[in-house]
Amino acid sequence: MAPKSTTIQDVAQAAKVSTATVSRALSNPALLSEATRAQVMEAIRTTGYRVNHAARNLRMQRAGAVLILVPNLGKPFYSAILRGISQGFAASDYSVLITDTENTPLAEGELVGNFTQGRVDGVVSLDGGLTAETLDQCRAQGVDSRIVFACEWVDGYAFPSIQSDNHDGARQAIRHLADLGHRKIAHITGPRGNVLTAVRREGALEERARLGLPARDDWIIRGDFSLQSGQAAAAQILAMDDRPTAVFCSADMVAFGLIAGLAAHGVRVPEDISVVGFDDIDMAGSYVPALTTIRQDRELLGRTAAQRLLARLTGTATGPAVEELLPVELVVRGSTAPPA
Amino acid sequence: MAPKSTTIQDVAQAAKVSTATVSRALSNPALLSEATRAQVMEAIRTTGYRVNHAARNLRMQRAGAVLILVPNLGKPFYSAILRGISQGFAASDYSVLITDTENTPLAEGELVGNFTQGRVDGVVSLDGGLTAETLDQCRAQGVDSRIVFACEWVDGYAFPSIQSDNHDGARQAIRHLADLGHRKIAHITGPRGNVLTAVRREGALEERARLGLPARDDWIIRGDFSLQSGQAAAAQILAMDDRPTAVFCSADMVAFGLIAGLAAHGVRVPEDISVVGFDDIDMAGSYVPALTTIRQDRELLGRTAAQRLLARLTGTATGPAVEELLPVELVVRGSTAPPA
DNA sequence: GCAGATCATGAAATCGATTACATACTCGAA
DNA sequence: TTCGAGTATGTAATCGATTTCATGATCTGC
Repeated sequence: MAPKSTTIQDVAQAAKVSTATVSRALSNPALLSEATRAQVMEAIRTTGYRVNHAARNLRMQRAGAVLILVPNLGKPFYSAILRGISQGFAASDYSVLITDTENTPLAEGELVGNFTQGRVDGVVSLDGGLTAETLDQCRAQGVDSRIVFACEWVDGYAFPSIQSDNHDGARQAIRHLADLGHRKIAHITGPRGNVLTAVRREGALEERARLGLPARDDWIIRGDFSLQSGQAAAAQILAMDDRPTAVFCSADMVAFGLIAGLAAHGVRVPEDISVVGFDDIDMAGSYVPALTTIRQDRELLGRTAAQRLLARLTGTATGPAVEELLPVELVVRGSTAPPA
Repeated sequence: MAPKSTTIQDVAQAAKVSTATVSRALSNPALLSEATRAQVMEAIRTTGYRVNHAARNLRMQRAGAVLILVPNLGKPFYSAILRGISQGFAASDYSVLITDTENTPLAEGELVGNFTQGRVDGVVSLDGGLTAETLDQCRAQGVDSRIVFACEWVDGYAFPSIQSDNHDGARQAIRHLADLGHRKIAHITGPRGNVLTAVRREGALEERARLGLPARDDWIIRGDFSLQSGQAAAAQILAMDDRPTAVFCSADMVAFGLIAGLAAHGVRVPEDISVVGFDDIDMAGSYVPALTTIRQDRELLGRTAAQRLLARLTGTATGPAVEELLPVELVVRGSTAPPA
C-alpha cells in the first residue's frame, strides 16, 4: 500500500550510528561532532531519507496541520483570502487543510474533535457563523487559544480576529456619495445575522446621520452579497416612488447585479444612479462602467491571519485576543457621478 | 501543548477490557460478544473517546489525507472545482489538503515527498504544469496510481483525468457564430504550453475548416485566461485592418475584459462584434450584455475527480488510467448576434 | 594526576493506535 | 471422554519517529 520508504533505521544503519543520532542530526545538529554529522548527512543523501510525519507528529503530540473553515469555497470572495492564508503557511511546516462549512453549523463536537483527534493544531475560521456550543466546547478543551478569525468573527467571543475596517469603509462610501452631492442614498446590506452586515450598516447610518442626510427605511434593502440579490434589489429600487440617486452595495458582486438589473430597464449608471461597491474584486476595474468601490486587501487579510495563528502555535504570541483592523481604501472609478 | 485527550487505554480501563477489544469494538464489532461490545460502547461514551488519527495512521501506514494542487487559489475559476472536490471527500475520512502551486513547478521531489513522508495518500492536480521529473519520480515510487488530474492534465502521461469536453466546446462556439452568419471569427487562446489552450484551439480550427471559414493568423490572439489579456486583445482587434465580426474567448473573464476594452472605444457587443466566452461563471448571465458562453460544470468536475481518486485509494478501481470527458453546453445569451 | 564538568553517543521508553499470535473456553461429534 | 473447531479475549509486537537517561570519553583546573 504505502510506498516502500526509507526509515530513520535505514539511515542509522548506513551511517553506523544509532537512530537517536540521526534524529539529532536533523533537529539539533549542534549536539553532534562535525564528523558524525557529516557521516549522517551523507547517509541521508544516499538513502534519500525523508522524515515520516505521521510518526514524528505522534511522538511530538502535534498534528502538523491547520484547518481553514470556509463558508462557501465556491465564492471567489474567499478564494483570495484562502490564497493569502496558503502563502502565510507556505514557509511553515504546517499543512493547510480546508473544510467547506457550506454555511451550515458544524456538527456537535466536530470542531473540537479535530483537535482532540490529533488532526489539526489550529484553526483559521472565515466563518462567523460558528455556534456558541461549538466555541464553548473548544474553550472547555483549552484549544480556544489556537483559533483565529479572518474576515468574519463571532460577536461576544474574544478570539483574535483580522478584519478589514468595514465600519470605516462604509463611512467612506457614504461620504464619497455625499461629496458628489447625493442626499438620497440607498444601502443594500448583507444577510441578517451576519456580522459584516451589522458593522457596515452601522457605519453607513452613522455617516449618514453625521452628514444630516435623510433616512428612509425602505432605502435599506436586504441582500446576501450575491449577484442575484443585486438584481433583485434593482427591481425594488425601480419600483420606489421616491427613488434614491445613489446606492451603496455591500459587495461588488451585488453592485454588478444591481447595475445589470437597472440596465435592463434603461436606467444608466452613473448618469441616472450612482453605485458604490465593496471589496474591489478583480473585475471591478474592468466592468462597464468601472466600479467605484471600497478596496479591501483579501490576500493580506489571509496572510495576516496565518501569521497570527502561527505566532500563537509557536508560542511567540500568547497575549489576550486582539482584534486587528486592516485599512480599506476608497477607489473612485466610473460608476459614481454627481446626481442629475 | 496538546489538549489532554482520552486514549484507548482509558477506555479499556473503564470497560475493564484490553485495548485490543476496544479497537475491535470500533473497527470490527462482529468479533465481539454482545455484552462486551455494549460495555465498551458505554465506556467510550462516558469517557468521550475519539481515536487519535496520528496514531492510527502511523500504524495503518496511511496518511488519511489527500492533496489538491491548485495553480492559483485566488482565481475564482478554481474555487468552484475545489468546492466539488471538497464535497466529494466530505463523506470519506480523508482530510483535504491544498497547496497553491502559484503556477510554478514544484521543487525537486516535493510531490513524491508528500507521499513518502506520510503526508498524503493521494493527489488531485488541477495543475497541468507538473514537470516530467516530478511525475517520473512518482512513478518510480509506485504512487502514480494515486494521482488523478482534474480540468487540466499532462500530455504524454497516462494518469486518470476528468476534463470538460474542451474540444467539443470550442467547436460548438465556432458553429454557433457561423450559424449566426459570421465568417470572420477571431479566437483569443490561453497561454502557450497550456493543454487547454491546445485542445480548444484545435477544436476551433477544426470546426472552422469544416465550415470552410477563412482563417487568418492574426485572428488567433494569445491570452492567458485573464481579464487583462481580454482587454489587451481588444486593442489588437481594434487595430486590425480586416476586423473580425466575432470573437471566441477561451474564458469568460477574457470575454469581459474584451467587451470592456471594446466599449471603451465605442465598439458595441453584440451590435458591432459578437463575443462568446467559455466556462459560464456566475457573472456570465448577469453581465451587460449577458454573455453567450460554453458552460462547464466545475463542481461536478471536482466531485467526479474526488470520486475517482477515492475509488483508486480504496482499491475499488484499479484498471488502467481513463480519460473522462464531461459534456459542455452552449448557452446562448445576449453577446452574440448576426453580423451587421 | 585526579575530581568534576562537558561532550558525544547509544539503549530503550514513549506517543496511541492496530493486529498477529496465543490462550481459554464452549460446543458438538466420534 | 476426548479431540477439533470455533469463539471471545488478552498479550505483546509494531508503525517510525523523538527524547530521557545512562555511559564512556575528553577536558579543565588545581
